[in-house]
Amino acid sequence: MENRLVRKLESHVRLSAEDVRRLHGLGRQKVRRLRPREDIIREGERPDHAYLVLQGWACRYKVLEDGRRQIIAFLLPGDISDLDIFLPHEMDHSVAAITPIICSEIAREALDGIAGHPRLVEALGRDRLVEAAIQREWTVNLGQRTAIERVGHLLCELFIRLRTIGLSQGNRCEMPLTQTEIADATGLTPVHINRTLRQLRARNLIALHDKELAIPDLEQLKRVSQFNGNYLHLEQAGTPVDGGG
Amino acid sequence: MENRLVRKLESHVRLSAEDVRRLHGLGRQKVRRLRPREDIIREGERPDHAYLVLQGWACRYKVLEDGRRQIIAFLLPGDISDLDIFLPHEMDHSVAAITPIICSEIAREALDGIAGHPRLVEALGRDRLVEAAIQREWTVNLGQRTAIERVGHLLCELFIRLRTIGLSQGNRCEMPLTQTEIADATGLTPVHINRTLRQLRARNLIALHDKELAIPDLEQLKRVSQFNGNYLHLEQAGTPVDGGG
DNA sequence: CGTGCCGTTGACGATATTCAAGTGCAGTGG
DNA sequence: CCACTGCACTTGAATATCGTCAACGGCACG
Repeated sequence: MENRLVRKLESHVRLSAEDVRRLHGLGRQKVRRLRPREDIIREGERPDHAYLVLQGWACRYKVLEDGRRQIIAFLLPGDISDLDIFLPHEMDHSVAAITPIICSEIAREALDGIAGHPRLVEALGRDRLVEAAIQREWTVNLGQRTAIERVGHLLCELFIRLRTIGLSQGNRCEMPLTQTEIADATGLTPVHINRTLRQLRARNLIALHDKELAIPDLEQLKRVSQFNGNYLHLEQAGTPVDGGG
Repeated sequence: MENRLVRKLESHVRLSAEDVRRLHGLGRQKVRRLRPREDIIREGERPDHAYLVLQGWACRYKVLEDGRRQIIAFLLPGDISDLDIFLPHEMDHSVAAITPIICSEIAREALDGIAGHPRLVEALGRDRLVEAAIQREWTVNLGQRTAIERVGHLLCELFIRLRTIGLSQGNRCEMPLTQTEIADATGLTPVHINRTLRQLRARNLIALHDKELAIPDLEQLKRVSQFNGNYLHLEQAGTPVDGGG
């Protein structure tokens, strides 16, 4: 659903019908499907396409020589992997599917059509700002927060990002990550994630089973996790409505 | 010295004399001087200038409610703080001087003059790619590396960045950071930084006193720190010559 | 009906934090 | 000139947090 992208961008800038049409065009490029754990791009490659995630979750990651792995970012539906193909360069990290993925390979030429549309340029620019802000916030998360705060913070972020693109239902959302993946994203071990999740559950801050997350009291989870959502630069126009889907 | 910026950009793209002239112009805007610990921009503000660091070191940082502080990035001479002023937005973090700073306030209009120069646009675009890559690498550093690796990795990065802009002398460079600042950047405590530096010294991986760092064997320090410099996207054209400092 | 992955739990150990005290040095003011 | 203050750095001892090792159950998949 390329309208996840539309929805995300509209949280920054109001788009015209023409803009929206053009964005839909991005989702109708060469479509690729990947299975969980499959790499979309590998470190060292020189991609000449950007990738728009249509369905499913992916992640950026890096692996150290001895096998330690860090997940650097999560890509949700509507996220675009590598808009910088205008500047050919080697990937310094890899991108892999977490769930089954449907994505659209966006050629350089397809992006040229956007350059003449200031609103779209602005919207994509703002999206990039948010992406950078998220990366900075992860730096803070890994550097300063305790295990509970880290996991709570990550879940807050993911929930709010999903809500923004209409993929939440009330206080619940999909959560396809394994504990090992949460561990790789938070710089903790799977064993410790398991115990941390147990604590969060015991304190009634989250309910998480069968790949589904419920947050009984988001404000409380934010408080416990020292979560301040300003970095997501969302309009303060109140809580978005459910997406029903 | 605005030629630090020129030097950095030329590590990505060969610039014309005209390009260089335009870059020098950026350093001749309204010049500001700040003392150590002084904030250049604060979280929540809406800057309408970008800042080019001419002399001295600065850092981006965020503070949690209970006072924990994370340094998110270091700004060295030639670094530009906030090129995104074309998209007005609230700062989600602060920027502060570490040493005495001289920087140039770059107004939006001054940047307009660059838009028509493709090489400059490309150079600045690549610089931004590197900035993002550094932020990702910090994520890996904080998430996966041990104390020794983290500190070693940070010192490798800073040394190489300084060397790129001609601020190294042989295997030595300035290192104005206090142990507390290194702690805030690596997510460790000052006490532990002290012990970690001692270990690095004992293993003859670094010499650090009086705000000066020497790295007897860079390759060895890289190995110990699991440092792979690809993310800095430097030309592989061999080791840059000394800048003479 | 194995095999592999995911989640769970216990026991133990390593790494890093906290608390506390003391040194040296630069800057300030009497 | 000398006391006084603040800050950076150093070190030791006790503690907390998180990691490692190991084992087991459930479940999906071939």
